[in-house]
Amino acid sequence: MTPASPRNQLLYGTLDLLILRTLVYGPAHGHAIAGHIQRVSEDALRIETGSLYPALHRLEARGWIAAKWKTSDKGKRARYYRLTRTGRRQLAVEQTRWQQLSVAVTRVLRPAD
Amino acid sequence: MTPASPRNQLLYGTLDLLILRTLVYGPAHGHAIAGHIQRVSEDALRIETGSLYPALHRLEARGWIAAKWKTSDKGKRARYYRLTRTGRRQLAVEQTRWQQLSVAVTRVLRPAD
DNA sequence: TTCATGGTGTAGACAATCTACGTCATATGG
DNA sequence: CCATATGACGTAGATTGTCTACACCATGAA
Repeated sequence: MTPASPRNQLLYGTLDLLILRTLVYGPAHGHAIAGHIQRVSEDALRIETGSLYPALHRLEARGWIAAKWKTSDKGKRARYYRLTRTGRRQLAVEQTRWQQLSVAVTRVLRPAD
Repeated sequence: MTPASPRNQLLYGTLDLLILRTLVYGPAHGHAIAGHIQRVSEDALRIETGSLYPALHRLEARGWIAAKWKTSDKGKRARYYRLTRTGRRQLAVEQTRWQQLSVAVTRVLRPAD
């Protein structure tokens, strides 16, 4: 019941960028990526699993990240993602796009003198 | 054919905010609102009619803007929108939300030292 | 045994945007 | 008189991304 009622969709359009940016620090698995983004943003950005994994699969399908199963020490299986070369290019593209959007919106919001 | 293929959806989530902000200057009709946003953003933000009018209806349905048909001088009929009191409150809410998102994303993007 | 935690995942609902149309009226040029 | 451009409003349908709400499996602790 009460199926969706989304009140938390601030992320729209920025999630791919955030994930790509996080992977610059090196390969990481999904949970760790989400945790990193949440910590660095000081809890402002929280990625739900229903957004996280589809996003990772999407990015992988587009060739921007690549995955490998790894079993660390105590049989803990996790899927580690790394940034590909084209992923790095895509990161630059999305960073620019974000910058442009940010500047443009700020211009519109600027109070009239 | 070739129905959607959306490559231009930078606006996602910000359109309501932009419209509300524009109406602070006084009532305006749809076309003029879109034109204002495009000019002030220096052509970075272009609102398609298929986004504009649904957004206006949406905002009106929520009571954030109110509309009135006006026929100016030479039989030019246009629908003028004005910001309501609750719309002004909503503008503040969305401005804050944008600010928070902007800060949070910037934190994540900040290059590692 | 039960429970918490860490990790991956899917199904389905929902909202917002886009492209591609269409309408109507006025003005302009031939 | 007719065609065409322009200004203005609008809808239909597709696509996409995010969300909530689940499920699964393994480990470790009570």
